[in-house]
Amino acid sequence: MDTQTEFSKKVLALIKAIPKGKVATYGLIAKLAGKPRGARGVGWLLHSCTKSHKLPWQRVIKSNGQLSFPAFSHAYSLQKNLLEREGILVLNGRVDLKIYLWNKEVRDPI
DNA sequence: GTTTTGACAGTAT
DNA sequence: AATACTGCCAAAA
Repeated sequence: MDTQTEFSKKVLALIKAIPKGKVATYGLIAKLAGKPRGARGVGWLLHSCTKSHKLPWQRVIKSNGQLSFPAFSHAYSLQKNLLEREGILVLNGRVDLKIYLWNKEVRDPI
């Protein structure tokens, strides 16, 4: 499996499976990947994979609904821009998880 | 081979 | 309710 473990591939697959206009949280992805407490691993993989692959890391935010970076960071502006471009409205660095949080059931119609 | 870091979450106080 | 600490996984140095 190359250098990537199943967890890595699963996380990457889940992230790549996030529909446009939706966002996922680290905990959610980690949980779906089989590591309910592996949120950090998810974030790390995200960063690592982003450098080698085009990954919608912007759709991955904290469980609190906030972006992963402070509003001062350049990456924050970029992410916010990308999210708004996806149709997601980012207010005060926060996204309405009640609206934009990706539900696994959305792609799995019963 | 070991240690440190890295874009968090959950639980406890 | 808010804050702090701990726990977790993986990759790079």
